[in-house]
Amino acid sequence: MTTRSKHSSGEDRKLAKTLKESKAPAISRAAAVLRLLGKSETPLGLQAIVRELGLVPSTCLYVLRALVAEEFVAFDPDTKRYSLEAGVLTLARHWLRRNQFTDLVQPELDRLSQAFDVTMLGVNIVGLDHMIVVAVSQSGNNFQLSAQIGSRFPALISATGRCLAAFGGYSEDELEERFNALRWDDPPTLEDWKGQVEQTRAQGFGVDKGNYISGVTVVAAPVWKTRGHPGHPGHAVVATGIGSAMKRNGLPQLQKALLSTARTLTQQLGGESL
Amino acid sequence: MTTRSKHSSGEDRKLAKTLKESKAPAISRAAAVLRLLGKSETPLGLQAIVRELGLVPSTCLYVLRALVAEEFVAFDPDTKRYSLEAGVLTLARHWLRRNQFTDLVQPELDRLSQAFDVTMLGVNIVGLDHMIVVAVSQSGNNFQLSAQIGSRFPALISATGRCLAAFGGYSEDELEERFNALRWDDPPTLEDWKGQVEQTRAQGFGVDKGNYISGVTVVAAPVWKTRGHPGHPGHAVVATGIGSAMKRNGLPQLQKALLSTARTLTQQLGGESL
DNA sequence: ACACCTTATTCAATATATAGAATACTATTC
DNA sequence: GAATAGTATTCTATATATTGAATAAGGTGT
Repeated sequence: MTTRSKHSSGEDRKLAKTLKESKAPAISRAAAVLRLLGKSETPLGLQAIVRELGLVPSTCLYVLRALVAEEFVAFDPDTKRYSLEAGVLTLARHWLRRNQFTDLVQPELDRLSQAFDVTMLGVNIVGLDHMIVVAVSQSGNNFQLSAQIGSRFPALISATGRCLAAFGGYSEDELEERFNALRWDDPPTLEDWKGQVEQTRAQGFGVDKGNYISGVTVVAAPVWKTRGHPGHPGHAVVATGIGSAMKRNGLPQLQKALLSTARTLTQQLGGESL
Repeated sequence: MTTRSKHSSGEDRKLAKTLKESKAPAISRAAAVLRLLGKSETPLGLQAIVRELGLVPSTCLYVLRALVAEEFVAFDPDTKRYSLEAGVLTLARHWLRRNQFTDLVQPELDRLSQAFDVTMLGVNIVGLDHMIVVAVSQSGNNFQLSAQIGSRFPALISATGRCLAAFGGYSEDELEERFNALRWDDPPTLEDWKGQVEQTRAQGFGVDKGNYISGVTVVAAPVWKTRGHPGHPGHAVVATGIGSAMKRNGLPQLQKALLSTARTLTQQLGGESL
């Protein structure tokens, strides 16, 4: 690469790094294109994609053609614009069919969101990178806290992040590096955060009081997929709501209920796999 | 490729062809792997994937590692098995957000499934290859006809296929070749089918009386996304139900309602894009 | 505990996917 | 309507992704 891109958008920095390491760079490019098309409000032309991701036009064109052939991307020959195609639904359907966690959490989320008037989430923890919301239940009374199935968050953020830091078995250094990359509404200091992680380890669940989103309290409890709890927790059950309202409705009770639900789920998942 | 695979499963034939043509074969491989993992009831090891798809182990390993890095595939280090990861949900969510057809059809599907006691589908027609179910409404009274969001079908099958054949503007030869590859419960002859396609063109909707699935009648009407109807229809509204029951409940009325709904949707979609 | 078989992973040679320039096409401005 | 600017696409040399063999790791049965 001779000429440095004008505005290396952070995203394309990460992409560039992945490309060098990988033995299948076309796949990283394809993933980047798919995510970009997902984010975009409108269909995009080749040039727009190239600019945003810092790719070579010809290469990008081949990637797009392959994705069109695989029915993951739709191409409008008139406007020469690309967008996501319905093919991505097929993969999601298959994932949902095979996933026992979603089936098991859903009724629990419904129960808890009703009982405590909060928004409940079930999330998959993919690794140190991201967690993904896989199930949602809204209480209906409170106004809609925007969190949809499929949403991705940085793994160490908010209450769930404290759980992962506490139980993931990662090194201090690694956690610190990742912590520094996080974006919060009201960031805790590293010291504060480490204390909260320690507390999470002690009490078995994590709490975020307005750090991630001002005024919003988040409580999360980890769920493992194997009985002996090796490695990091694979899932979490999460409750979110307006801080003041949650205090009124009994935060301690909610925390207890959440913890008990998470433990039950861990048992159910673990039993399945033995 | 020196040694011919023992059981070239038809799927891997198609894959092999795509690989030769494409300038980004890694993407075709990745797509094949994702679809295989989707179909599979259990997580798969490298060897199993290699065998099924006719790939080279080392290459396949690199593909899998890239897909794991992109969070589309989950890897269990203990069992060394691969499965779909929740990341695929994220793409599906984005597709659903941006898609106006799904939003527009859903209430119509609900209305019609109630009124006629049938299972209603909204489908995307990707091209001559596949159509994909993107919205469903069950009447609840009849037993569940299995059709889920994300399901893929060959584009020319059943009633929707007759619509595509009638209005897609494809050549006789191309249609005939594709027709011969279709699998029906009770296949029509090519002559019969051509007649039915002709009729579909005349009346504006297609009907399948037990050809695709014995005893099940399917009615489909095409929906275009542009006002002037160039190219092939992008979507269809589909009604399915037990043949005898549909006759009892008034097939002509259903056909009329379906056609009118499809026309309204075409107008709404067309108006949007002008 | 050993040998055997299966499966995963690394490694080095080469076929080829990729980058960059050249070309064709489309839209816009004067 | 010609000229211009922007975009998509083709073309070709070369860096590298892919291959097939070699190695390592894991599991199974005796």
